[in-house]
Amino acid sequence: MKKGADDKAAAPRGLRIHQALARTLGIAILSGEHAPGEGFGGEIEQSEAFGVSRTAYREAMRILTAKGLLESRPKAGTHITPRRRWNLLDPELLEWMFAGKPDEGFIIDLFELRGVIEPAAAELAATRHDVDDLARMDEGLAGMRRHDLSTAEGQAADQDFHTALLDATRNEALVSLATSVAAAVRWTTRFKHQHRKHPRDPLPEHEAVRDAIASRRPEAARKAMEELLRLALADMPNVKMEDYGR
Amino acid sequence: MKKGADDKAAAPRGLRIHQALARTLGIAILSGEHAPGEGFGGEIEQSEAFGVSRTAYREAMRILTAKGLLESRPKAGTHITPRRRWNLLDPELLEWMFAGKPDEGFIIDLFELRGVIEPAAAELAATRHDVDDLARMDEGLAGMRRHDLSTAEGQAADQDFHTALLDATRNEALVSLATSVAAAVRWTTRFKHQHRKHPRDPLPEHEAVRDAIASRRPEAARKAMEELLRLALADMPNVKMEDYGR
DNA sequence: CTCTCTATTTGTATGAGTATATCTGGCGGG
DNA sequence: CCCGCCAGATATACTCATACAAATAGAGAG
Repeated sequence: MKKGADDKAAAPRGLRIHQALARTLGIAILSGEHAPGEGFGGEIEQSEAFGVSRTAYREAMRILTAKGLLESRPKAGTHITPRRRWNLLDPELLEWMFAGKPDEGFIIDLFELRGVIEPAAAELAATRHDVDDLARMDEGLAGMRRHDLSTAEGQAADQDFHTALLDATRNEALVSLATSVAAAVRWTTRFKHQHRKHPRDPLPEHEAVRDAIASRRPEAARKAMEELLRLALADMPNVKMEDYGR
Repeated sequence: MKKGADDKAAAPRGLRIHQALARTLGIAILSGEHAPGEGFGGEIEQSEAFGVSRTAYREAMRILTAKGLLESRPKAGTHITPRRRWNLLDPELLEWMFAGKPDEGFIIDLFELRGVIEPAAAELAATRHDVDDLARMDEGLAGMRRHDLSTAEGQAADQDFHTALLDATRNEALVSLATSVAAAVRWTTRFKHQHRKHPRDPLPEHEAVRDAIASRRPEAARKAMEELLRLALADMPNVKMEDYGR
């Protein structure tokens, strides 16, 4: 690790020191720069190496520990936990993951998980939604008609649609999970719309999902959502369908 | 500070102060004792109220913030975030949830989520497992034959089986999620085996899942797992099937 | 192999000082 | 007279340095 008190690994400006440090170290851990089980160095040593106080360093440790990346005991020191114990679905962790070098395999895993969650969500939404949910979904669709998915407004509208759909499931656990995953997946789609000009018009499949839900046909809603995800995946530049099937 | 007023922090003795305090406050927040958006009091005020140093109190704040329960800014103070931003699938959060007053509705949500995840996992495992995965699953089953589910060994064997199954999906995100949810759900089943004598022998449905996976029949594996979960749910004392269907 | 003892590391406490966002009030324009 | 904008005051979290306490892994005696 680089020495010198002035390195302060470049982090977003608005963040406090402990947040920025946690982010920096978190990205390093997620990128696999340290082997699991490997020691992390003493507090005094590390805090001095990063040019921060021991207090700030310790608060960063608390954050990373809370997310399952580290564990520390007196005399034993601080160690990186086995990958299995990491909270991979933590939104912040996902953000760090994509800020570093996104692991291709994990992105595929996320898509696959989304492929499990969202069709089931559509199915549930079809039976449980009320008029208000439907109105919110329509609002999102209207936004998608006005703005392209390459614009910020278009992406927000898309997100509104999916959020409304999830809320209609009346399942808090599902909502919590899906928002994390969807946000992460959407982060990857940024590249898609930045690099390619026009993948395809995503409206038809969205409307198919909406109609199936509106008419309260669970099985049709599931199928429509599966189709939507299949098409979205097909547009991804770097992910190949063969990989998806493994 | 004054040790006479060690009132609220009645937490497990093995934990450090910041952990215990985070747990105590986390349980309070999850129980809905404070309204979202409500202020949380200043550091000096609160730390003195709990009879701990500001250092320990602040580290507790970092933990709760990392899990999405709080946010704090200078001058504005520390506030409870809207429930939507909480990281409900965090294992520690789930543990706190059941340590407090478990919300019946959320338990149902978890069951429902499990009902979405595990059948899909079984389906994937059926196509991707190798001989080693199968050996581990059989090992778990053997343990379940030797020990009853009311014993610690029996529960461990059951967990081994499900863990092996999940690993066979080759999907890290799925593993991370399912272990949290399954652990939480299993936590609720403790009551079942403590209070009732003998619900039923869970082996047949487990073996059905194993056989479907072993013979690489994804759809059969999914069906078998759905049946397993249906039976497990039926054994629950406090959860009624009608609630599940809503 | 078990027990004890110690030395290392994290954990806790305290006080001083900094940074930043909110709030207040004044100023100028409408 | 009212409204919007800007600058300073102010409350609050944030950072730092230092000292001491607690716990435990590991060495060493028995």
